[in-house]
Amino acid sequence: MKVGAASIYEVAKAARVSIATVSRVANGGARVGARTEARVRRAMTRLRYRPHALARGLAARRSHTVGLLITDVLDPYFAEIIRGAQAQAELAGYVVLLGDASVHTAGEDLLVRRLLERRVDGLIVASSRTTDDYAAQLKSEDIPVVCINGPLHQFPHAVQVDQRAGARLAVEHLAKLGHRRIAHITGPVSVPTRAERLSSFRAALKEADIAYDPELVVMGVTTIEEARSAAARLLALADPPTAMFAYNDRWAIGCYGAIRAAGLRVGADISVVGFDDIVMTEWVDPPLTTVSQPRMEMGRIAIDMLLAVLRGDSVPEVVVVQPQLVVRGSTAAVRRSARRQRSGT
Amino acid sequence: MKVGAASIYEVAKAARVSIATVSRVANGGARVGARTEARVRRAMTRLRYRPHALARGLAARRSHTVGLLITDVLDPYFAEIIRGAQAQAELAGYVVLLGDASVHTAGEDLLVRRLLERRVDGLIVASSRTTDDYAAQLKSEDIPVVCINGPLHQFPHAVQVDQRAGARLAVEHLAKLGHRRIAHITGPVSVPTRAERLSSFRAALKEADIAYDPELVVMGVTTIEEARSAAARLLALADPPTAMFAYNDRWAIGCYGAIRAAGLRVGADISVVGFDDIVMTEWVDPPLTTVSQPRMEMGRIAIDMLLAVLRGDSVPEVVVVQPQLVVRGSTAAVRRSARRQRSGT
DNA sequence: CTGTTAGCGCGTTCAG
DNA sequence: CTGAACGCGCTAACAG
Repeated sequence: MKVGAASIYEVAKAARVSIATVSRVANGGARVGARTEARVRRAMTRLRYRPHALARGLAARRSHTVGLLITDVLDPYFAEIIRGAQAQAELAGYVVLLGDASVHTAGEDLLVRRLLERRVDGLIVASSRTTDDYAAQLKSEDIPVVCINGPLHQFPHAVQVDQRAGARLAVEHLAKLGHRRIAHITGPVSVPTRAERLSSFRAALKEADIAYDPELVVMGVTTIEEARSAAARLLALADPPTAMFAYNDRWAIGCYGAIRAAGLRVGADISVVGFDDIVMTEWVDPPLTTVSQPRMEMGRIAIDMLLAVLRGDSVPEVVVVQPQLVVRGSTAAVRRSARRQRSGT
Repeated sequence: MKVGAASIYEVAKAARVSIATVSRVANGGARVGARTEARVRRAMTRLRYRPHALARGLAARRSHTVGLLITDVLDPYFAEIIRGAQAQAELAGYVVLLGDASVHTAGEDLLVRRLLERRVDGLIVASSRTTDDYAAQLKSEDIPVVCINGPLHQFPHAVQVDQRAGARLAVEHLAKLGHRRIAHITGPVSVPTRAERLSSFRAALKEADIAYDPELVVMGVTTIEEARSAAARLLALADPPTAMFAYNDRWAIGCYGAIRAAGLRVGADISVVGFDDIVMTEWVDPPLTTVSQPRMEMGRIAIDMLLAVLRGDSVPEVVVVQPQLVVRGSTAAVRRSARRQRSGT
């Protein structure tokens, strides 16, 4: 019975046509007579024909596969991007191959190499770190690349969240609540996104007519634990912040611990704003106010751009998507007792 | 220059050997003269030769690809399984193709079909629901399958966490803290894991010499919100539970809201135990006490089993891994005021 | 509209 | 130890 192995030849024989005709109805491009097509289709279903993607890719010089480079599957930030990319790719008959940097102890280039061996037709770089390395490596291969939230000038195409708008959303929200001592907790600024968000933070402060105090900016955080201790340091300041704006939701949640440890309440006493809107922001207590980026949509768009490039269509260099402020329980009006000089705006 | 496209022919020509020889050194199987091998290797690196996985798969009738069926990438439960599987697969030169049921609106079989078209050498079914459908569909294809935490008898091979031990761990822990009114919140028992865990729960109660009260079991929960309202109903009981054991961490966290809404404290007033130990259990407040299953290792083991089957080795039908109780802040000794008749064991 | 044919890049006998 | 030749299943011209 040799189930699951029917080749195009067997279908052709069963339908009394040539393999070319079978190929035609399978791919739906060229015109085929209605009666013949029906015969072929019947044969295909009867034989449970399943086109051999490898053979197809080999012959067509197109694997219908795209690679998606991420930093870490365990980071919930990427899950939505993956989902969006997969969903959109599926619609076009493409498959997404995940390249997770964290599984490759053997160095970054092996990761890309594996994908390239698989002959991916294109690549999406969503990895937040090491994008520079990728950029260098990928530039020498002439393979289409779309970058998500990466360094604009390193890659020919990119989809980006509007960092500037995101920071403004956060700061404006806090300013409206009366906060004027707003801290920013971020990682090593070597990552382009961070530098951009930091400078956006400063710009937003300016727009809100709040003086920038470098003392309130903590850089170099890499883990939740570090975020926590950074927040603790901030709270121990002579003139501590009344609000904290973290680079991402995880670190924002890290701040929760420090705030509680200081005997304060998140929200009521110290406001906290995150960035990303990962799923667990709703589960923590209080639920985190955060700047939401439409990651699923970004994954979709990245695929669309990539496939357009593959098609040879003209594609914009960068697509900017807008973040959105999601107000939950971690922000509140500043307490009177904590309010300093310069009351009101 | 035609970079990134060096074929085996070009390498053969450059090394002045036949493609067969190149193939031999590339695959490392057959013996090749030391001098020739060196020449070939040199040519390979110089030409940046990258074996064409599709061609290789076509010729060898082995794609070196395995499919991993999951329910939802957004569910953090699967992230670790994915990671484990990918890491282990990588070691063997295999690639993991994700099959996410949630991206396929078009029905389950399309998901599997896609994977089969890709000619995956084997399949891992980690999807918690719809395993029955898969089982039926996959049985007719003769493709190796390993199941993770699924119905034992549906698939030839499986890796399972010891459900019995897990439930016992949770109940014993709570019993030791003095709890005797322990609720269980679970989903539709049509999912085999749930039925098993529920019966294990009952068995564990018995071992702890606690009477089983059907009133304290809520079935049919499917979302965090439903878990919350289920917990609310439990708390409104005439003789409410002092502890809750949830089918998974998400629903356990859902209970938090209901407990707070009732003016009670998680841990101090009502103990909560989850299952799985997903990443955010540490971020909630209080951090969740939970039964941890080694999902990354399970992913690894599943791959190992699958590859062993492919190799033709004999493989155990089922590998059972042990869960582990992780005590965090959501459990505490039962309050005196809440303690009922039958004090102590 | 349909069939023929030549590869796609590589694994694998089978000779030598 | 090495090379020649065939075929994996399919797409893409090119004829008809």
